[in-house]
Amino acid sequence: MTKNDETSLSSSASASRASAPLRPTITLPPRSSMETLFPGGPGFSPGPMTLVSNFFSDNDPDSDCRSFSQLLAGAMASPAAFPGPRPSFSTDPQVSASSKEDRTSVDAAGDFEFRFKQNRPSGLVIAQSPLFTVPPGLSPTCLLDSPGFFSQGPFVMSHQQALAQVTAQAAQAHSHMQLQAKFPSSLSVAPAASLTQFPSFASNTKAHEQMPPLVSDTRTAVKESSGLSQSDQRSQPSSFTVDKPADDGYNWRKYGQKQVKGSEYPRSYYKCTHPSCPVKKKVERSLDGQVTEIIYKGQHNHQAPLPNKRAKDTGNPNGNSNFQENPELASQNQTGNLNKPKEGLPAYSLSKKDQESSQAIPEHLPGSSDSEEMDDAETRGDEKGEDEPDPKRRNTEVRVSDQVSSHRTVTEPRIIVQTTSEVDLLDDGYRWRKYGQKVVKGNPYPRSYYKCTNPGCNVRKHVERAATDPKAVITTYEGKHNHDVPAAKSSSHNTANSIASQ
DNA sequence: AGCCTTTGACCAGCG
DNA sequence: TCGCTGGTCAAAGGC
Repeated sequence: MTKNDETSLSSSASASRASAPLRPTITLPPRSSMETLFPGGPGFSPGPMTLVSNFFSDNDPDSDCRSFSQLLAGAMASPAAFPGPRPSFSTDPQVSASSKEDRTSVDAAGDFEFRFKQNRPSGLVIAQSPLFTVPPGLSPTCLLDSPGFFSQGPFVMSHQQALAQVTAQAAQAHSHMQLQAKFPSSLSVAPAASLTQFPSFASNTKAHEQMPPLVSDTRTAVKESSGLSQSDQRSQPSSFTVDKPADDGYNWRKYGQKQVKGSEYPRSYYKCTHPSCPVKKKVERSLDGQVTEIIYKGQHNHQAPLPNKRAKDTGNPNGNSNFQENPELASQNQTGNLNKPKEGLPAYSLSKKDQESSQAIPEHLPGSSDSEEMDDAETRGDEKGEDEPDPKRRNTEVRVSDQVSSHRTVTEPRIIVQTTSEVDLLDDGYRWRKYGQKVVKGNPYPRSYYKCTNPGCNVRKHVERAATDPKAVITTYEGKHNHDVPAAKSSSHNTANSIASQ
């Protein structure tokens, strides 16, 4: 990663953190791309609220560029999209995103506490990275029960949080992309330790946003940065904070810690303990132990340790739950399981970082519903410039900063975007139903939206294909499964295929 | 005994 | 070339 980029992020984040430890704040770099979000114009530094409001603004002129979250929110809110009780998404798979696009945010009761709207930068489309998995993660087990959290990843975050984070980062990324070309990576949400381990993310989540760095890192090859978002629930005991970084399904060894400039919190460096695995991650925690940011670098060239083992390692009594509930895990697991180290990297250019992170290239998603998505160009947008891959970047690195909407009282860890090349994102052990898809500007491929088919389960998954490489997919999970992985989880391929077929 | 964390020192990149 | 900064190393200690 480029120091500069990160620095800027950190600075922003730290600034926000400092100013409002308890409330998430988003500081945006004065990037041109971001300007669109802020009427203030160039140089305008939106406050957290402003940022949030802008992200979630109903005034979004560009409906086409809505983020997954937006869409989701819209979809969820929209009766049309989801006839019937929200939790059950029986929806019409073909409900076009476009129909929802214009929908303003949703004030969802339940999972969606706030209104959610945003102008989502298409930046999220980390087109360049082969595969972006955005695990929603962050969720402590305790939070699992909470409708607002996603059970999949290591982190638990609420939909909104996740969305906000993703969106924010996307926005940031977007801007960076413009500046730098694209940011690559996917976001895998890395679960913050605190998140995953603790039931509650307590506290002060600061939603800082780091926007930019996502893309610009020049040094690291691939970074999976995951922003951890902190969970919303401040009310929950801060005791959750754990020393370990989020449980993402892999075992990590801390090899360093440093106080980085621009951040008031120390940054910890972890390496995957698996032999020869190049994956590293950087974790920043607030003073109270909450993870404020997680950045993954590289891709695992091995499968995630068995849940039991991990549980042991992590101290989590319930390894399985971790596995299932942690978004990060989900994403990483997917990556890990699916990713086989491949020789080839995606054709699209990635930044160095990206490259590193994408060492292991997953194979093409079996379940990728390319055809469907490809065919559906209904909302295909034009923001080419924004999403265009940066020729310089080979690796994708995406960070989802913790953006917490000002509404939230909880802190969100950042979601880290995990760059994976060919991971079968669709195969995460759960069954999904496609309920919509949309084309975003800058990306010829539509985004597809999936809902967990389990009755009462609100978890959604957004799969976005990189503009530069159909094989590159960014998967964003929202919500937490309130059930176990279907027994017949059989092969990912099957699942994927079924999804695709849908 | 093995693994992990801590922490100061070292190294490399950048301005 | 120098200083700053981030990232990594490796010894020491703890669990």
